[in-house]
Amino acid sequence: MPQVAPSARWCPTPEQLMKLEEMYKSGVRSPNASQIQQITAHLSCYGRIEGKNVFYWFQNHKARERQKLRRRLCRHYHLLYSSLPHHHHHQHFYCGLQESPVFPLALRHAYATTTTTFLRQEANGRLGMPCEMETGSSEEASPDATPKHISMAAMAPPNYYCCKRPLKTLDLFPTKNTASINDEKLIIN
Amino acid sequence: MPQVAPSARWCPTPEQLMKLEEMYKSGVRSPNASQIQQITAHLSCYGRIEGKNVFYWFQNHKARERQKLRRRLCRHYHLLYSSLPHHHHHQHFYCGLQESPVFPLALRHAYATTTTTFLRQEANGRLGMPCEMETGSSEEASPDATPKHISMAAMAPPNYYCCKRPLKTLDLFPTKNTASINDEKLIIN
DNA sequence: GCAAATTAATGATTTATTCAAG
DNA sequence: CTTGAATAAATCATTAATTTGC
Repeated sequence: MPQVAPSARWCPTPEQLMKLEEMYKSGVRSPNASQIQQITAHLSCYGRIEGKNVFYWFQNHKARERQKLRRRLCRHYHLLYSSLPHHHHHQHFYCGLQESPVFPLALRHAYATTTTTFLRQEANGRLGMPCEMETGSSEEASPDATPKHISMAAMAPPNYYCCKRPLKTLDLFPTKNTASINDEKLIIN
Repeated sequence: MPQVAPSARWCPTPEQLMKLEEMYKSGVRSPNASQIQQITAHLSCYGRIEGKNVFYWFQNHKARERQKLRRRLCRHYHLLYSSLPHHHHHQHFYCGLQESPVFPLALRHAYATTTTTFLRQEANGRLGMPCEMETGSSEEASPDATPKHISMAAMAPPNYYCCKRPLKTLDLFPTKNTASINDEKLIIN
């Protein structure tokens, strides 16, 4: 009973969250494997964290920011629209706004820009999945620390390089989103 | 000149393809990390292959089989429908069939069943991503064998356990798709 | 026959959607 | 209601089939 079951899913500490948001604001969007490793290593100072958490966090955050923007645009448009006279109003509230037969082209463009292509063009080359498969013996270690359904050991906690060493900070925290995400320049070990 | 640039992307050999299709027919759909490792090890006998190739192959194959089925259903339905008298025909050919205002409920169900939920419910628990992140020093080995944009070393070729050892076959080639995909019963090393 | 041009398949990524813990 | 986690759908990009004109 004294044992508080360590929640199955990652709960970012305030510090971790702050750092992540900071990075996001700096332009980091889809960090690649080694960037993720670095970030994970950094953030593991503040509490339990694995690579996959970082990976998912950026993925979700990106998607949800886009979604928020979309909704704002949508609301804005509908306010605008419903305030216009001389138009019969449609029955549905087009939540998939793009489908709305009257969605103005201008906004349509803005929409598209902020959604689909948002990240697509951001980097010159592609960014890879942040997964690296561990080839070796499946370490049975910490059987309940690892979510039972997953074997993304990929994203195993960085026991190896955890804050014992200053860890170079540069490049991971670019000042602007033009930061070269080309990677493989960042060697970790 | 003699050097034929080794194509950037994986081109499955006939044997590999055969084996993969065999597994698929046996019910394998979304193998998890260790299953992928095993499969990869097996198939590497027949030529270059990495875990990510296996992962993608199953993902794509599953999706495209579903798609084929969907199209068949769609065609079937439209044939049926257009053969019916006493209905005015619609202008568009609803390729997104689900939207068709006259798509029969029965078929709609079949459709949904074969698509969305196809795999979702297949296993009791979730299946994880087949990625395991390699924590160690980024092995710069074979710089041109790895596609430049990706760092899914995850899915690096299984140099370690390649056919030198018989490799247990069981469980990976289940006789029917009821095969427990729960994993973690299959230890590789 | 044989390349250049087109088209079809399919490997690889990204985005959207969904599930479910808290 | 928010958000971590996972899956499926859509899309991009390259390779293989194939068609075509010579």
